[in-house]
Amino acid sequence: MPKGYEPQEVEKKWYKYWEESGLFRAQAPSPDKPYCIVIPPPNVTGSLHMGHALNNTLQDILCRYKRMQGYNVLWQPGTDHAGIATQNVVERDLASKGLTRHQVGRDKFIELVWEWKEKYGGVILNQLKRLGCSCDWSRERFTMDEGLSRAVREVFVRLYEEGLIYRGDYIINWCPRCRTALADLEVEHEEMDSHLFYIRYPFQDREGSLTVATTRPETLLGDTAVAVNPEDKRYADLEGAKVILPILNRPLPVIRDRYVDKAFGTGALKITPAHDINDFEIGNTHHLERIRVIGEDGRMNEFAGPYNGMDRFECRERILDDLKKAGLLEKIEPYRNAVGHCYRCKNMIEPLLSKQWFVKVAPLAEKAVRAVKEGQTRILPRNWELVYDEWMNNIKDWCISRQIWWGHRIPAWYCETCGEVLVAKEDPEICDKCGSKNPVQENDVLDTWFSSALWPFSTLGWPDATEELKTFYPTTAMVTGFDILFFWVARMMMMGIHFMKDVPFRDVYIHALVRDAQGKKMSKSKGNVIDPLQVMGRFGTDAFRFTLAALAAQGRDIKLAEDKIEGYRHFVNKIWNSARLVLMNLNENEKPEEIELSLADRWVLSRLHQVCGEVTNALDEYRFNDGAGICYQFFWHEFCDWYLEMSKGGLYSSDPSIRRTTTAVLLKALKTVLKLLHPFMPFVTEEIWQRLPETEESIMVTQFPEASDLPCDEPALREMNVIMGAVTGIRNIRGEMNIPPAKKLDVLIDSPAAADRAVLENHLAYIRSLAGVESVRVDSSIPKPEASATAVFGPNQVHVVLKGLIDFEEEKKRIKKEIKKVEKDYEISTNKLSNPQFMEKAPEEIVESVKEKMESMRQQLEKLKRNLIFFDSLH
RNA sequence: GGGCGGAUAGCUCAGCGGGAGAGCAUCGGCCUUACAAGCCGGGGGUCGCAGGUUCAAAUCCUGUUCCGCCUACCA
Repeated sequence: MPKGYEPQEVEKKWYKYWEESGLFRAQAPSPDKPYCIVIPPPNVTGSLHMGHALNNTLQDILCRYKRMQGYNVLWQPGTDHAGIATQNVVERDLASKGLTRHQVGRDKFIELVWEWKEKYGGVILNQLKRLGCSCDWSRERFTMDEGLSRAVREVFVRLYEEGLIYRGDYIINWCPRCRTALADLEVEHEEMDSHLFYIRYPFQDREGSLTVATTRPETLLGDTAVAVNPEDKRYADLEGAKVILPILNRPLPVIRDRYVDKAFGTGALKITPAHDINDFEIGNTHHLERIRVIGEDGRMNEFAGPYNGMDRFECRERILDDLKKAGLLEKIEPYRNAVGHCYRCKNMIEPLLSKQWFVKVAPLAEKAVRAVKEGQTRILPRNWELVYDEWMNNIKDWCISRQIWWGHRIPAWYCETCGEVLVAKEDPEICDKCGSKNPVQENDVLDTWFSSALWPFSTLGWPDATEELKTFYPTTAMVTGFDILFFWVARMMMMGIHFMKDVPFRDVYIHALVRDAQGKKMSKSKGNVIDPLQVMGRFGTDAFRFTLAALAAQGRDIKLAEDKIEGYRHFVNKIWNSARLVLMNLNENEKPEEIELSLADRWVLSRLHQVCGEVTNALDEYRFNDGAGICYQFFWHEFCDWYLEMSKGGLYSSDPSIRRTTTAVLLKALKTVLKLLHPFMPFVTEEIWQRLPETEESIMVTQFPEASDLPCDEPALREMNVIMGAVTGIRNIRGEMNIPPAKKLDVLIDSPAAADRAVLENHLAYIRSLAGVESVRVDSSIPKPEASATAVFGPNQVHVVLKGLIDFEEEKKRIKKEIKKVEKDYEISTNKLSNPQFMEKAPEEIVESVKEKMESMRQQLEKLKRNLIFFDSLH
């Protein structure tokens, strides 16, 4: 067995073995309890980043844990077709050959995207395998698969028939770069320094002008009114008045609408119904004309008069110039406002009047809110339920049509003869209404999130009534980041409830974001990304996974730095070496006969009993950091530091039956702790497992340890406490007196209670080996030797004989320090007990525990002080 | 504008009503035959600030400051 753990080969070997042995496969139907997680499908264009790594590590921990508990686990994998992103990639590819998608044509372009997908679409899935993900790859799905496309059509048609999908003219968010409409969610608002321009609109039939304030002067070309608040006394005489639109010299009515804020700007608002959502609504109530002056390419159009063909930003500058020349620009104020940008390409969004398809979400959202309120789905940590509620209750209709080619083409046809709109699951040959043979399909495709919203049931075979649906829906848990709570989780809730009549998952676990060491978001442009693949290459996958789990505290982002991963690599290596110790001492094949367990054996099994319970609780509650922390603490500082060290006596014993007993318990304990660690660290645990005797199967399919399988030996825990107290006390003295470990010590243990004395006397070997002691005597009331240092543990004290080694002043200092420490605590307890209100109001057990604590501190202080007096009397 | 989260040891963070914790870093002693990627020991904090509730507050409440995030149609 190599001295250090070498992850690379091991990882490849076992992953291949697990996959080929079908250990990731789920059964449908199955008599076992189901456990199902559908993966948040990564984009086909994606490659593994830290967010994926964390997200999938957590899912894999849950799946491996549940699988070991005997559940029929389905971790459903797949990828998302990622409409705009994928189209962009292939378009860039074309551009490098000097081509545009329009030149190759729609059908050919889609063919090219498919080719690209076949070639590169599996990259991220292979990277997930590298992470150790135990997905059932035989069930891999893609949102553009035949089956999932059928689900999309079914949903679209049914929602349309139910009146929940409609088509209409509204203000939508238009990205002039991507040349498509976007949903409100896909717009990122960013605070920017801009200006508030005060522009004079001269009155038509009187002197003077009305000044309006705007941040977007170029839209004035599309103004069809100016609005004031009906209660604004300044403008009370403007009833029926008209103003002249600058530059285009169009007369505009002055209208009154309560929407206008009297206090903002001049209290007069220019109304551009075709380019602003509020103006659009005001325009509706006042039946105003809608004039679109900016085209889909972001340039001014023919309604923009002299600015026709000009870019929207250039147009702004020119209009300001022209207004200034005409004396119509009153003033400019600096102003900060939030401006929408495309989440894909970061270009400025143009609110535009356009005919699009929408989902009427309010009725769907209502049920989705209720499902969470009633606890059919829990969102964890709970505070995200508030966020979810807030968003769902203020939800607006969802614009689902996109003017791109890659995606699910909307199943709507327009009859070229009579104009009828046909929405159908099967492509219609003839028009239902007029019978003509030329229905033409809608060009637009659906928002990618439309198909993602169906993912929890479409991947399981819906709309067919499959065994998978019966077995695994509703799924158990959804693990995801909060950044797609609205985009995805909320929409899955709505669709799941509507079409499956039940929520898509019982738990939604929202995890943190992975940031860099300074807490900044990782991004390519900042150059602060840590590449998970590189990390895995350098430190091993297990160290990486364990780091993520250990840092994944609920409600706080993860600040990741390489030195942390390095730290956990040391842990992996520690595990490796503990296994080496055990394996190097396994030269006897015989089974142990009648086993008499040592204290160390009894203790470690009892501690394992407790630890199993704690880890189980932690994982059941998605407290990954606690689970990892408990394993780390126990394995390193109890299993290795104490148990392995104590076992050495038995391992090197000349009595073969003691050796056999020791190795048997060592093996049992090691196997148990490996199983506990396996969900976190699948590779190293499997590698060690397979090297241990009597492990034919993979550790993956063994039973996760249960507390009830292990003894809880309270006396062992208590007795061990006494031994640890003695050893720690002696080590303390050694450390503080700077006595080298090679120097063997003589100690006298003064132990008043017979029970403790018996424990100590029966386990002198432990004290000898762990504390480096030569001779040791245990008795009641042993007088303190002249040259000695003393440590107090519980009611006992240990005198370390230090002939010629002791520095009396040093020892006095040490004792004084100790006295001070205890006295501080003692005082706090005294104060409590002398407080009548505490005695009266505090619960009985608290009062008791304070009394007990005080009594033990009193004994401790007494001894410490006696020791101090002893040294003083020497002079 | 509304909402959420954070502020605890030099750093990164647990703890969230009854004795201030971990990892890393630091200091001292050790190549003790699984591991120097290690072992043993030490030092280090009026738990952001100000009030309040309570017998008892890092923990609950109110206010406040500074960070971070989400959300929103005041042009």
